[in-house]
Amino acid sequence: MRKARPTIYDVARLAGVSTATVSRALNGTGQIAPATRAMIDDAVAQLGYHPNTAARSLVTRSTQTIALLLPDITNPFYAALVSGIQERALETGHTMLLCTTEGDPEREEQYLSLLRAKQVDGVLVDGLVLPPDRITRFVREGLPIVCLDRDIDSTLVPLVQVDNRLGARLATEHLLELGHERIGHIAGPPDLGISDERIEGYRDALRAAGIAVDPELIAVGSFTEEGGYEAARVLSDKWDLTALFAANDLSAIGALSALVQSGRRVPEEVSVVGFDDLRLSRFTNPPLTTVHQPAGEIARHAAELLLELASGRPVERMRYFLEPGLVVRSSTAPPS
Amino acid sequence: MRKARPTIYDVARLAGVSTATVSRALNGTGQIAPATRAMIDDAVAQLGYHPNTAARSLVTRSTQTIALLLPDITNPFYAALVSGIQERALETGHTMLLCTTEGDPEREEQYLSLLRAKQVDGVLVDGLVLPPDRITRFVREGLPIVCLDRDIDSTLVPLVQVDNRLGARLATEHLLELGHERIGHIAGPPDLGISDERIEGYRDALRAAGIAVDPELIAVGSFTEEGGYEAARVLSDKWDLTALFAANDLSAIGALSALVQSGRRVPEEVSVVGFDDLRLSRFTNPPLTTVHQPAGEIARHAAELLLELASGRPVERMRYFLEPGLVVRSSTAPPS
DNA sequence: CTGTTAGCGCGTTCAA
DNA sequence: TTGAACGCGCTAACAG
Repeated sequence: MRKARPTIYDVARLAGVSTATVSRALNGTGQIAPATRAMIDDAVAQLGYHPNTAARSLVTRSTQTIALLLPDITNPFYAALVSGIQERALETGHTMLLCTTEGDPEREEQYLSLLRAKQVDGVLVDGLVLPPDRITRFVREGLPIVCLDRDIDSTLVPLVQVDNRLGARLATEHLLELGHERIGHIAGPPDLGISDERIEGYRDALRAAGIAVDPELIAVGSFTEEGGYEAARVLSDKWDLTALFAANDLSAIGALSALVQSGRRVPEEVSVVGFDDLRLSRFTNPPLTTVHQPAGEIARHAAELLLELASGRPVERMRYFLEPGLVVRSSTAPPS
Repeated sequence: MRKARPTIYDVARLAGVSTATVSRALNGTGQIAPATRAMIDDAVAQLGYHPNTAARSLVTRSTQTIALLLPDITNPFYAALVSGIQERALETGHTMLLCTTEGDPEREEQYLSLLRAKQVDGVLVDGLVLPPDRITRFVREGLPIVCLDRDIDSTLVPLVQVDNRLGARLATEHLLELGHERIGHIAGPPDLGISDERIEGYRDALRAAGIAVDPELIAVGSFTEEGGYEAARVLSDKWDLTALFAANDLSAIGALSALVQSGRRVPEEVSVVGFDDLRLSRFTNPPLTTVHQPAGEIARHAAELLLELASGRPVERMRYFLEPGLVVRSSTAPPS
């Protein structure tokens, strides 16, 4: 049987003071006589007392909880974000709810609604496909939200992301500089803004090099290994293609696999570039050339902003654009 | 300005009934006249009312929240667990706190303490290194806990895991059957029970085949790509080694990378087997032979047990041992 | 079927 | 520096 937990009242009685005094002692509010404090500490220890946060939340209106809402935690990039957020959150005693949506807009809204009911202090969203106005509605109702990788309405909801277009351009330029001219692109899911931004960066680079953009060379992936694998299969039928830029590392890994399995050597016959710079990407065969995203920095900035918002402090800057950087490893080489 | 949220009292007034009736209507408790229910629904919709879960938790003593405590979410195996848990949790309106410990026992205990204060309905723990009695203490205090991959005290805390020893034996036997005799092992962190279990399975197989276990052939990894990479470097100095069994897929991937980079061909010169069967492992070069763990099943069982425990229902079975299975792909072959 | 009345455990006035 | 009293928003008896 679980015995009833001691309450602040039990502590007060044992220490011979009022609950108000105990509360103050526990929260460091107001002045407490050293002797009283000692009595209280004793009582707390003796009883094994721990404040009930539900009761506390009811009066303070803060749950010391934030939420992270994203499509899929099995994508290591998202997982990397978690660490940074967690770290920052823990500093202020915040705890983190993780909610995965599988890219389903209804589930996104359902979760947002649930999170509001739970009175979470705020939510970090990434990769949502829900229409902007369905999101800002929650903000207007008082639920602080910070966006990653998608500009909803940055006067209202802060935004943190890398410059995706620039990153994609860097990747493509790298391929161009090596001498490639027929460069395929494995795009992300069509309903995600970052997919478009990365396509645009790819186009920018090609155009700047005076190369016509051939829509045939763009295949739709899904940001997964499987998607990259399939897309690479489709694209590699076009034998004049000598390089591939995948919109994220997971698809690049899938592409690597497809290419090698169909007997094409990387990078000798086909070069591959990814996007994300997962920890994993240093260990592929061959090690993957990719565009680095500072996941830790993104996470910390976002968490910082959210906590700022949640505490009612004014947010000095609503948008953070971090810079991506090309990391050259061994999956790229001049065409043969 | 965030306007004050409507309370159950506002709804009651607008609908012209008492708060008790509103509460009943909202929770489906007791019988409500259709007409009254309609009035209430109207009022709720008109006000945009959402119950305050903190207040509800205070009286029901249930937060509809569970927690998952593990070392590192960037390990895709753990990430895969999350999906299964989430899915099961959402069915009953439960939400999931994610807490990562980085393998630090102090942080583990700190989190457990925080979670208890938060009145979570229960916690799922995996990969903890905290001594058993420090964990059972929380259980005795009324915090339901379910363990994954580590038997703390299975009369008190349910356990769900694959048979690690068997899995490791299967992997090693596969190598043995291919004709390998000098088989290295990349172990997991020394303070984790599953590391030992997998080492034992490896030893079992060798002994059964009449091969002496050479401690020199066991290197300590860390369940990460980096750890696998380093360990493989060390082991591959022993040139008579023709096969490697890594205690998880991430280290196997690191090993693959180290091997190929030092010019050894896989599987022609060295065979590699992993453990976990990550989604990713189908896409390595070469595709990884590994031991399958049913992550989804593990997750669902564990979540089920926890929810059972949390609701006070009796748990019929305290231990679930799931069966691992060998998945042969292309990273293993007979020695040359 | 519905209303009245108590709390759930805590922070926070306002006095003392 | 401390205590009494109130209320946060909701559910759960107990009457009716």
